[in-house]
Amino acid sequence: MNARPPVAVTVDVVILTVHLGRLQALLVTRAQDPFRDRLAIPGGFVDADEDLPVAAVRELEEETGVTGVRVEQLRTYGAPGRDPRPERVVSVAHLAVLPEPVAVRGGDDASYAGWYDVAEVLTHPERLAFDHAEILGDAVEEVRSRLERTSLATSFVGEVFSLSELRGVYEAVWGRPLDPGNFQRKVRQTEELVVATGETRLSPTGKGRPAALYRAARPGVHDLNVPITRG
Amino acid sequence: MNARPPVAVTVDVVILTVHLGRLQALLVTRAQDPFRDRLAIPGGFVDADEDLPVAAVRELEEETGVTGVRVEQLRTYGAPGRDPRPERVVSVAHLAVLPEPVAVRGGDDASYAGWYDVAEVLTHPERLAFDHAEILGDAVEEVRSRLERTSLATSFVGEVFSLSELRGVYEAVWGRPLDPGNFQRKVRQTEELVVATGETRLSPTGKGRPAALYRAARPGVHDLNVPITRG
DNA sequence: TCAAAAGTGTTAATTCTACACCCATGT
DNA sequence: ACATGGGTGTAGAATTAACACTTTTGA
Repeated sequence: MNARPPVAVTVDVVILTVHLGRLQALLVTRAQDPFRDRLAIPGGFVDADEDLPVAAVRELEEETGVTGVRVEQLRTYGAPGRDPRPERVVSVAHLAVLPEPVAVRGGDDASYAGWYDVAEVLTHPERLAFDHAEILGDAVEEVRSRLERTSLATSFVGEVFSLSELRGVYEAVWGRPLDPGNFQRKVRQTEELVVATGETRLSPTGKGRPAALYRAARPGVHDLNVPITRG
Repeated sequence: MNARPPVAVTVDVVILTVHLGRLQALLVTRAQDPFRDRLAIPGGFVDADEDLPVAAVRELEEETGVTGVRVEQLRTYGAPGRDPRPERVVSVAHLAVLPEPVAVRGGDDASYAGWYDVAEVLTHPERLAFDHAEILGDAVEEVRSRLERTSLATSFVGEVFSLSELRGVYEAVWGRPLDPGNFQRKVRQTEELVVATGETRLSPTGKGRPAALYRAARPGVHDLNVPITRG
């Protein structure tokens, strides 16, 4: 066997939300070299004896103050040279989803933290540090796929939500409009996805018929890979 | 930030095949503590400056002599204490798929390497070392899911294959019989999955009408996540 | 000619899609 | 009343699922 090379393990957290019909990501502007002034996905080193999702949640809290969100592993990036510094860095990318953009502040490594339109950032991949354009692109692809297989969509909305809000998530992530009527039926026929609260709420514009409100059928579940039955 | 704790990064390779209608995994029997005499998923440390999939392919070759197979990342296991030894071990699990069980030999850490029925092993998880029962279970779940979304099934069969062979893969992984006629149409209607060679071959039993032979539509592709269009 | 496996045809059930239409609210 | 967004009905298209049936081979 070979000698174990020194390796640093980090967690990167792709934090997504949908705002004004667009998929947004929380990115930091790096305050130091390498890649000073470039955008980066928040992340940091895993502590000793700290589990990976715990580290991801801690980083998320440190960056945004947000607690109680679902964090799920995406994939791991370990190509040699992906970090130009001498030490090799293997990064376990995670996904966190928020119902709305939260106020953010810069951290130690970051001069500024803010929300960016994902589609726009991905058309300028050179603005991202390291291999973070690849990670962000992969994350978006995964989210697109998980929307149709899991209950992930419900973590993009608040605790109670209307089906139009939920539809807006799918439309933003998939980038195409969905038929409101068909969406309504589909979601309600899907077991283990939403439960009606019995309440209604007027739309934010104040116009139109009030919408029935729902909750996620599995509120406490932190595992995004809850399969939703289909047929 | 915190001091980087020393962490070892390994790759584990879940090697699967279908034999006699059953999903099989290549496992080694550990020759040393911890978990001496228990079954384990082959794996080893990542070399310095070695990319993760390269390490997985190398480990696969060292264990089995097999080259040229598709290797795809599954997920990463990093819970503290998953390896009882003092050094923390983060394992990036990969998947490799072979068309048939190959002759195997033990390696440095293994007194014996052999093929095991996956369903049977998973009913006795205590026979597996570390968290390898979890890894193997997750891997099987992933394979089940990827069979319907990607062209993964074609890596379970040889370079040329009949559609019954391919159907046998689905039946073994999903654990239920599929209608031969419907399967035939479905596969051929799916773009980018198989192409006819024009040849035929008699079934192994020598009975029945010879089957038309096919090749995978994307032979050189090492990325399992080739989406197969549906509709 | 028979058994076996490959492959085709056919039909009913189900699911998807488009879109017409009704409902409940504020102005 | 009317504009607006929520929600239901419905009919045709597309897909799935079940299974009868034909084809091609070796014995």
